[in-house]
Amino acid sequence: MRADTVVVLDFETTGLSPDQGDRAIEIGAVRIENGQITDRFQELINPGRRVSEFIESYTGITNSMLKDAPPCSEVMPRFAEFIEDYNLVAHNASFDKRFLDAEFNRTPSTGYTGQFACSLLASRRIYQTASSHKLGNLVRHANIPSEGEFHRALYDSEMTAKLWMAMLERIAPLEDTSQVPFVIMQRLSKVPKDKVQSFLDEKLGGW
DNA sequence: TGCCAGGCCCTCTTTAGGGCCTT
Repeated sequence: MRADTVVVLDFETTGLSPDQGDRAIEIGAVRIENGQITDRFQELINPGRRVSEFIESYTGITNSMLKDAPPCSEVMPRFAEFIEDYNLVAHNASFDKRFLDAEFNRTPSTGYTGQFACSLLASRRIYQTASSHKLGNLVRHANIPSEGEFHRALYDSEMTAKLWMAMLERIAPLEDTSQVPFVIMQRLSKVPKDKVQSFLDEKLGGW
């Protein structure tokens, strides 16, 4: 089996739906190679309009910070270079995928070929007793040290990456968590909760 | 005019509704 390098990413945005006109205002991402974070990406993006007071308060990203930030036409090509053709992970990946697709669609000659896996869906199988599956709560549940501020893109992507590695460690039958193929995590996210153990027994040979 | 996200997942389900998660 090969070591699975993945890019864990997180968007801060003006709202919940690119279909309703919402835009990305920050991208954060880290690369995981052989169970270690080996590279980082963080850029603000000027969304072309003011963000709401709610978003300023929620993310700490203010209109004055975004005023001189580069537009997506400058940031997305750099982000495409960062993610290359690696597979991608995000917490509630359907959200980040919609914004990634929308911002790439605005930028000609950019895109990605990797597949997405979702740490939220995986965590609902692996940490079935967690009181909630919000990122911050899962980080505490898994005893992952955290000292930064959630709701910033790079910090959330780093915490998601550490959660991802903790989940790999939880299910890996061997010490080398890179033995857990990306596709197994993708499939695990769709397995009925009461079938998780038998799925892992079959695919990985037990906990 | 009035609406306004989308997908997963559970249940008092499947001819549906509502909570969870992301900003």
